[in-house]
Formats: sequence, structure tokens, C-alpha cells
Amino acid sequence: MDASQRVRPVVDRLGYLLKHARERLAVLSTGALAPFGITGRDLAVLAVLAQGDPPSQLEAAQRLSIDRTTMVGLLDGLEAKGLLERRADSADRRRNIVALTESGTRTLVDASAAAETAERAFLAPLSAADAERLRALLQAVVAAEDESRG
Amino acid sequence: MDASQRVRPVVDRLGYLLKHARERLAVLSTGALAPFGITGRDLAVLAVLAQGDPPSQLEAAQRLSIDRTTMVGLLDGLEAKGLLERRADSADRRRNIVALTESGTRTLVDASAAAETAERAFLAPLSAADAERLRALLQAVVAAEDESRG
DNA sequence: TATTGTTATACTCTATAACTATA
DNA sequence: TATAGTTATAGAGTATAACAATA
Repeated sequence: MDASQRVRPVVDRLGYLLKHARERLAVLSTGALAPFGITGRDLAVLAVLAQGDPPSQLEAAQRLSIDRTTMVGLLDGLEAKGLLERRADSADRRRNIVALTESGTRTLVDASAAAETAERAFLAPLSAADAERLRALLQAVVAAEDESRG
Repeated sequence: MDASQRVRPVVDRLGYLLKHARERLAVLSTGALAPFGITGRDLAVLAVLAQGDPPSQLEAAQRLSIDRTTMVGLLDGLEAKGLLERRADSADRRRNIVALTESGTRTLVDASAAAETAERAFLAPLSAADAERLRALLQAVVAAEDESRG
């Protein structure tokens, strides 16, 4: 049995490609965000807090599809940096409403611009049209995930 | 400052898209490989062992861009399942040559077919042409990583 | 001196269970 | 009873340091 004739080379498998693509983007993003003292995950948290009304901790976690226990630590770090505030929800005192501070909003805007620059560097091997195609194709497969989850 | 007008929504960022795309593929692959008693990482190891001459542990690790200390544990598990053999290299006795057993080759071929089925399910939201485009675009950005690393 | 395989260790990310305070 | 936030804990996955055997 000649396996090498029957199996797709590792480097052509989607699992390998997605893993290494993400690693490369992570290297670029980490460097771009270092001056702001935050990570890519931190930036994602800041971004969801700015979308629509300030959410509760649980809502923020759901928008990112991460666990609420994970969110606690992320918010702890960002609150200690003065980028957000937790406020008790007067309508339901079990909840914390999480809102960006002025410093947090400024950091979000500036760090997002840096992250976009990192994305452009990541996409540099592609034409502008192909770069948008890649994003659209990934959105299509990820959107399918969200639908199947309900 | 209205951040929501200036920053790209989280779900449109490449970091988010790559993370969730990979997670969805991982769920599908894990299910497809479960009957074979191996993980996606195990399958990747089996596949590199079948490409070209059987490599040393270090060469196998380098082909996958993983650490040689990580490779030890992966090989331990696969060897215990009888899927590969470590043989001392007579030309350099520091090295172990790692080769698939007959059972390992059979598992590689069958599990690869199952993994391909999982990939097709992952790509189901896309047309066949878009599916190949996605793979090609990912290959392009990952290839750029390999070049820059030398 | 340098390299290969190995072990021990630690660090990150994540998930689960259990606690508290509120509803 | 159920939910939101929290804490403790544990499990992956990965990386670093140090060691033995060999080059």
C-alpha cells in the first residue's frame, strides 16, 4: 500500500493551513499591539464593548463565543489598565454593565488601526481582490457554523 | 469619539474568522477520526512519516513546524497503538528513524479519507470552485510565512 | 562542542464545578 | 429554582531548560 499516493500532503490540508495562517497573523498582531499594552484578545473585548449598547459580562462573552469564566480574567486585566468600567445594572443587580472609559475608546480606535495594518501585512502576498475574497470565504464558512449552532 | 464608526466589527476580523473556522473544522475532524482512535495532530504525524523517506524524530517535527519535545509525546502515543516504529539509525546512533507499521499505513489511508470527508463538510457552504480558492489563498499566505522564516 | 532524544517544568488558553448574590 | 459573576481547579497544547548518549 503506497500511502504517499493516496493521502493529501500535510501542508495542503485545511487544518494545517488554518493553524499556520492564524499563527502568522498572531505574530504580526502581537507586534502591532505591543505599544498599546494589550493582546489581540483584549482588543476583541474592547471592540465588542463598543458595538451597540454596553453589554453585561455574559453578553460580551457570548458576542465573542468565549466562556463567561474566561471573560472575568480578561475584564480584570482591562479594568486594571483603566480601559473599561464595571457598573452594577440597576435593573438587575446580578449583572455588571461593562463600558469603555474614554481611555479605552481611544485605545480601541488606535489599536484597531494598528491591527488593520497587521492584517494588511498578513494579506500582502495576495492582491487586494484576493484579500477580500479570502475574508468573504472565511465569513461564509464561519457563518454556517453560527447557523448550525442556532 | 464614536468608536463603532471607526473600527471593524469583531466578527469581520481575520483573527476571529481564522479562530472560529479552525474550531469548526476541529469539531468535524475530531468526530470523523474518533473511530480510528487518533486525533488530527496524530494524523498529521502519520502523514509526514509517509512523505518521502522515513524521517528522524527531529525531521518529522520540522516538517510539521512543531517542537521536538512535543513530538516525543505524539510518537509515544502512536507507537503504543502499534502505528509506527522507532528504529535506531545505524549511520548516526543519536537519531531514531520513525517508520509507519503496516497498521499505521492502513490507518493513515483510511483516516485520511475520513478527514477529507470532514473537510468537504466544512467547505459545504462554498461552491467547489470557492472551496479550492479558499485553500489556494490560505496556501499563498502560509507559503509567505515559510519563505520569510528561511 | 554540538546535536538528538528525553524528562521535568512552566505557561497559556480553555472548560467544568461549585460558591455568592441576586432574581 | 434559575441566572450572573466569581473562584478554584484541571485539562489540553506548547515552550524552555537541563540531562544522557552520541557525534
